[in-house]
Amino acid sequence: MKEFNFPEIEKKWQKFWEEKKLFKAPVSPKNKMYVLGMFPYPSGDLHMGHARNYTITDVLARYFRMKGYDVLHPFGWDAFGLPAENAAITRNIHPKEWTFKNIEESREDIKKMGISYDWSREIFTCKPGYYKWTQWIFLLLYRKGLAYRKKAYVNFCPSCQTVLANEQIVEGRCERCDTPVTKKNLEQWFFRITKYADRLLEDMKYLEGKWPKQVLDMQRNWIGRSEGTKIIFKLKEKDINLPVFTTRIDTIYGVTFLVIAPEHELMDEIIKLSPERDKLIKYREKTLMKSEIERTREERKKEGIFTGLYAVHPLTEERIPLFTADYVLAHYGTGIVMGVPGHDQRDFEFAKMYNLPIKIVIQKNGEPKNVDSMDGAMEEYGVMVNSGEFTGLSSEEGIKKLNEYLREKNLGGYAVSYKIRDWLISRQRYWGAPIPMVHCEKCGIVPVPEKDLPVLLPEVVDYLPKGKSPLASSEEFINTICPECKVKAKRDPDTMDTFVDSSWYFLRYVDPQNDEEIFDKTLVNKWLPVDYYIGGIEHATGHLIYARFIHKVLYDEGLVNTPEPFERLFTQGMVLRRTDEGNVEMMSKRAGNAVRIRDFVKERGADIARVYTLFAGPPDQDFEWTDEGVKGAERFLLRVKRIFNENIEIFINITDKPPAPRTEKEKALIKKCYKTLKKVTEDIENFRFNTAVASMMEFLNNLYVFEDKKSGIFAHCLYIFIKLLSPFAPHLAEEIWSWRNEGSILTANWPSVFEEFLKEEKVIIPVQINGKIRGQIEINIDADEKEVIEIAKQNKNVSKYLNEKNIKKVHYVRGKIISFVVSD
RNA sequence: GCCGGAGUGGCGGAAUGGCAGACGCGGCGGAUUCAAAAUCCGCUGGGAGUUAAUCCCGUGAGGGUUCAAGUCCCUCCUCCGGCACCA
Repeated sequence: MKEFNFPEIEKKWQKFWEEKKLFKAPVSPKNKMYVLGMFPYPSGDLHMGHARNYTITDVLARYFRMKGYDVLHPFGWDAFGLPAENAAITRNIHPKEWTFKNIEESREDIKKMGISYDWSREIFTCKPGYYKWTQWIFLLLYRKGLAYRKKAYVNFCPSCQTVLANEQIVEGRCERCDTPVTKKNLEQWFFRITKYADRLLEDMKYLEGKWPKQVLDMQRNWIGRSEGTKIIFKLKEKDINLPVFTTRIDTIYGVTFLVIAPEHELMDEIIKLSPERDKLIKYREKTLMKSEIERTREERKKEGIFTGLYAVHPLTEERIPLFTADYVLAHYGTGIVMGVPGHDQRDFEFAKMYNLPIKIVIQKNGEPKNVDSMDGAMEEYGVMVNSGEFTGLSSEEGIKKLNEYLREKNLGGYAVSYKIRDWLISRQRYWGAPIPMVHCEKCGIVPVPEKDLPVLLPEVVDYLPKGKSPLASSEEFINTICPECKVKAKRDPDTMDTFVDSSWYFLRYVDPQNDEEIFDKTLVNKWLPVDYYIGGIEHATGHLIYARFIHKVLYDEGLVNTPEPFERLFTQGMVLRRTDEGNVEMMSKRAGNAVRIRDFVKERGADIARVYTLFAGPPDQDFEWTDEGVKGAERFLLRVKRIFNENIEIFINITDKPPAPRTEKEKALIKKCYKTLKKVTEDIENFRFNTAVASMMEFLNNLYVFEDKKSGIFAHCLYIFIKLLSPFAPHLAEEIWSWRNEGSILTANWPSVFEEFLKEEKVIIPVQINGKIRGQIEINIDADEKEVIEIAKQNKNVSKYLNEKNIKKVHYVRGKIISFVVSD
């Protein structure tokens, strides 16, 4: 008997692995496998919610290593970000210090889970050696015209005192602190992701079937490509173009008003021309004061103001009143919409409110709608009526013809609009990568030359948020010399959105120490794409779009040669747990329901946590952590321990060659063994860890009830079993394997399936009569239909239903089922 | 409103269109024990039937396709996620 407890052996083997550097990936792989979990923000205490993600990649990494792959399984820290600054403010500790303290603690926790990372490649986005290249990417985008500055109304969080990207707003509130977001008119840096919108959509063809459908759908929605028409109206009072985007150009003859967004860039001009100047200014101010939530809440009441100006209808030359209203979005389409109250519900509501005329120009089933009795717009496609020369065309034909017509007349034509907006990357915060730009009074905006990178973040700064960048008040930082004209100039005071940091880190892992270039191109192209990428679904429309975008920019630059960075994506579910109040919530420090890695590992062990996490349910679904569930996993591992302990001798003496089975029971056991091997293998590769564990449990149960414990077959089964278990419970497997004295189980081979043991000779199949199961028969697997029918007829219960009946049809599915259709 | 996903025992969950409920938890019975815990073995969807053979019912509801439906199709209900005045 070898006595040991889990926490003890876990420490021992973790030390062993680290000393022998068993997880180190080769610099240049022959047979590569890149397994990656999304790197975390180092927030301190790690719990089982975090552990789940790491365990999943670890099973894959360990499995593929045993399969003979060169596995890259790295880890790092998404270490820039707001929480560090907030901690700094509340606890008077430098963000850098706070961050690294957290990293130290978190790293210890992760090591305690026995995750097989190559720590020599650890990445910290907040270190100059890393952010130098984040800045380099910024310069690359600038050079390519993909980074630009513009003055715009941007989302602003009054609590975080910084601007936010679209993706960082959840239901009108700041993703971080839940404060309602307001607007500010500021000049900021943007990345031109909209230029890549079509490619981000188009290249999803490479991801189809390999990424969760849900993520692809979410990205498709987020990008929101919509085909339609641009049509130019002219202002009557002055030669100003009022471009409109519409998907329903077939309703063009039904336009009775135009509406422009209050914050539209043309509004300054319109206000100047308008007789209603004061009212307009006031309305615009009022709109901008409102938060996004207020603006959408007000039960979608369509309120607006007549500008006193008119536009000219490009086809009928009618006079069309121009309104401004906040239901029109400045950032979508052209920021101006044509009002067609007859055929658009929103326009209908607006028209009713301001008593504007309603025109019917589309008709269905030959019945013209009665305008006076309408209680809503008729939005369906139909036949165009009252539409000049286009009358009589179907909506589809009309759209086609009108697009051609408008193009010819230079009044617009076919156009595409997207929901996705350019990526606002400036942040008025301290703890981030400085934007490597210089503002010179003479030369304007000048990029920092590459040789001067990194633009270092100063250590001493008053980082209390004041609505402007903390860096602006750092004399040592902000004052510089213009790289062009060499006179005094100012640095850009903003730092980059942390999503920029995380949009390329997977490339840096390949060559993390490189100081000469962002990475060695040859090496990156050997390792990329990431074969398995695992993380939470919450990154579907943020990180995962940004990373795809930046990767494509690098692709266009010839730095990487795969169009997509992540071959296969898997989104794992959350770990929930009951709180003291009795609610089942996501595990978190704040909710007080976290099971901390360090506590659990100390008391029960990492292997138990790992097996439980994997067994509890499908890995893409949430699961509730319960003590009962833990017990199941613990019992399983204790049973493993015992069966090996009770059969040490036979286990350490068996070779990897399966002996020939002699008895029926041996035959059955060896079949079970290789069936389990096959199932576990397939399950790992398809993210079905729960059923993989279940099949191992089943196999173990078979081993327990198998009587002849001296049998060579039994011993061989133990040998296979422990290998199968090793990616799931690596410490226990390593301990048991060590009894055999043949080195680490990590270097042992994953067994191959001996198909000969899987062959069935006789099988038991059900017999169905008129759709109901009436008995079971044993047949030879090769038996033909005739034989099977004969055997079926001999079955007592079956014959009861077949005798004196007319067999109308027989369906025999080889080795599966036989089905009779009979009548009286 | 739009786009997804999911509804299966007391619970977590299994089932390439082919014997629904694998595996685990819980429960019941037995073994072990002075006793308990732990452990081991067996049973465990509901109903009828003798504790049998066997039969009936059963995967959110209702229809359909099929020899055969948890699985495919249609309609609907509920829950979850994402987007949301996107012109």
